[in-house]
Amino acid sequence: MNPDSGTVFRTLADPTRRSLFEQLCREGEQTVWMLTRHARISQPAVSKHLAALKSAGLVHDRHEGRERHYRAVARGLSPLVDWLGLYGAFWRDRLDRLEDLLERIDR
Amino acid sequence: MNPDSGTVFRTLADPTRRSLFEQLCREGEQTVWMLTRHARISQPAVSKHLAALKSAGLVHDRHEGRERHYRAVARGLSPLVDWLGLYGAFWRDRLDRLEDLLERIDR
DNA sequence: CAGACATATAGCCAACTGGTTATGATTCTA
DNA sequence: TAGAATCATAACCAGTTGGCTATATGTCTG
Repeated sequence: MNPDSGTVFRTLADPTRRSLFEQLCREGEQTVWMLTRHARISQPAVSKHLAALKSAGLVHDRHEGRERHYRAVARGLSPLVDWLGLYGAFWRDRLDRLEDLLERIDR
Repeated sequence: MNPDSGTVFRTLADPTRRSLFEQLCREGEQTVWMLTRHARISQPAVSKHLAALKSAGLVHDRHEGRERHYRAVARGLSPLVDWLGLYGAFWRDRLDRLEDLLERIDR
């Protein structure tokens, strides 16, 4: 259920998809039609990208009559933050050991 | 010179490349030969991925005789952190600390 | 109900990507 | 110096991807 960092990386790697996500972040909830107007691609292409973003947990959608409203899910980015934090932790360890060493040398 | 977030996303989207980067983070400096041993792909494939990581600013290389040593560049992740900072308020604190950490590591 | 509207799906295709083997360029060593 | 070792580059190929058009599905309106 919770997408892994790989999925999020792969999904955001495409500039068009990233652009759609960014617009949803800036402008809030938008219909497919509104998103299509700003993107320079066809409506089916927008729909496909939105489906990808959705399955990566980066957007949610809501039905309203014949329209479908999409909005960004900021928490969908957490796998990325976790991934960064994971490798931050490795570096943290190395850094801490280094600082330890320097401290002992100075004494 | 400073790669944009798009380049970093695209580069880390590939699982093999991400795996190489992760290993460099964990194990520190490594030769191509050492990296090839752990990866399940040919040496030329490893070299190609390393070239991609390098042009994305995620690794540096160093010559030593006929060997070439690669190491992760933590600061190469900054474009990612910057981009995340624009779209997530939740983890602002964590990102700030991470940014700090990245800066101090590569120094 | 007929037709316009909003969106998703299907099917197709060109371009990109990530892998391979073969080989070239250096550098070490016997 | 001959050959082995390390790595990068070249040439090629198969699978993926992102775009398109055509069409299906569902909803509103006259």
